[in-house]
Amino acid sequence: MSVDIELIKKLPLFAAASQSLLLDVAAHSVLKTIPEGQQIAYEGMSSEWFFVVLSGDVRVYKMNDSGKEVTLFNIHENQSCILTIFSILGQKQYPAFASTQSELHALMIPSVRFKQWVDEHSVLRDHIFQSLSARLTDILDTFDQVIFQRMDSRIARFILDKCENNGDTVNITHEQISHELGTNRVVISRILETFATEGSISLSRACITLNNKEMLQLK
Amino acid sequence: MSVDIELIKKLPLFAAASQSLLLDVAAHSVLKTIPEGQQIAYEGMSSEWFFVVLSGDVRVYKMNDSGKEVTLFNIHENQSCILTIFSILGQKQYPAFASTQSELHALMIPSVRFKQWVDEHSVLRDHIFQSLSARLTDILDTFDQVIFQRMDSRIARFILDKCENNGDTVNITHEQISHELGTNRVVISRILETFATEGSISLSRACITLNNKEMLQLK
DNA sequence: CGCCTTATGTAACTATGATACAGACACCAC
DNA sequence: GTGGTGTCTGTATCATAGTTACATAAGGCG
Repeated sequence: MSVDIELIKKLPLFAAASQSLLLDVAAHSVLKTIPEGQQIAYEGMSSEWFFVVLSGDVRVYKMNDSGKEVTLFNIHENQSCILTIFSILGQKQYPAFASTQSELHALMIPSVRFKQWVDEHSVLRDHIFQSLSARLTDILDTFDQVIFQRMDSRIARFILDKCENNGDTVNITHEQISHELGTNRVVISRILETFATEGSISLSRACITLNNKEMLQLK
Repeated sequence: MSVDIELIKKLPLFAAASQSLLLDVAAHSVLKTIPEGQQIAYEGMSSEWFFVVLSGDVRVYKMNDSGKEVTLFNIHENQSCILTIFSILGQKQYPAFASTQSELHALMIPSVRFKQWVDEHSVLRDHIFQSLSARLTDILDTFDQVIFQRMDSRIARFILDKCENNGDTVNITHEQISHELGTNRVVISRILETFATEGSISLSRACITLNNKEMLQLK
């Protein structure tokens, strides 16, 4: 019934872990698969599990009553959630929302065990502080963007980021972008249209094609 | 030359510390006084010292090239800075700016020692996680405000917060408020004027007087 | 008092946000 | 194919917020 120890050993978080810790983790954690588009955490929730993403992506975001959203950060392979860690170690409610962006495979650890292991193993702590501060940097980056950047340059950067991985086309609706950036769908449509008019991108239904990278980079 | 151990024992951070840790802290930390209005940290700085505020206030804020600012959180008596901790334990550059809001007395600990003590003493770690998550909550609160709240209600809340402590008058310029909230001075003046017109506050040079608390609370 | 600095007021313009509704597109059933 | 349905996008209009520039006022100080 226990999780394969080889799998655990491959996770950066446990790369430097002792054999006894590995055995402990294997014995007390579980693997879980969650389909795409599922909400896995909400504001005010208490965190019963710590998790490490094995594959898939999670989007962590703030949302208000009227449904307006902003993405705080995303969690990818081998990463875990800074807010969950805080929630567990600081004994607070989870302060945001989280949803799967694709099918998620995760290693789940009961928060009580996790808290105990963090306390006992400095190797674990080190790694956690590293990743915590990386995620905090993400949050502060988002903050920076929201406060200081114009919407057109934020959209430009968003498109360019998406194209880094996927080539020159991004399949996404204007509404999804508005949720990522914390604004209104109409604002996205409006600005994308100006980009299209000047020729830096082409638009079709739920699809943006990058025509002129340099032009967008100047935004 | 060493710091008074009684002073250290009174700090919540070290309240549950062992005698040997207290002696260590006393031997390796220093007391420092910094005048009001001094910048004590900047973006990109490496954190050589961890500090605990003994008295005074520190404002931690983001700022861009053109001088626009937003306050992330304030540090008061007995508190320390989440970003400094991250910076030290995660070995990253300090990601914001910080200035004294009043004369500051602080207990300063070299970051190398601090890192070592955190590693060795779970009592210290516990306390740090508690305070870290409290400060992170502050940051996320600020985020929430910026994203979801209208400027008039943010200003109303700001004034009400300030009046909590100081009675019914706040001595602050519109420009200072704009830096706290991350907006433009003109926007503050504009909205304060509407508040004054409807009678909830009175305005004079660098001074706001609260006339009708209930009216502001509805914003 | 007059001078200087700082704080506030005013105006005009742009950017962004909100709401409502119309049109277009993809998909499915028939 | 046709027509229906839901989703995505375009357009218009108005409210709020941000930016810049300049005018006026208030307080400190010689």
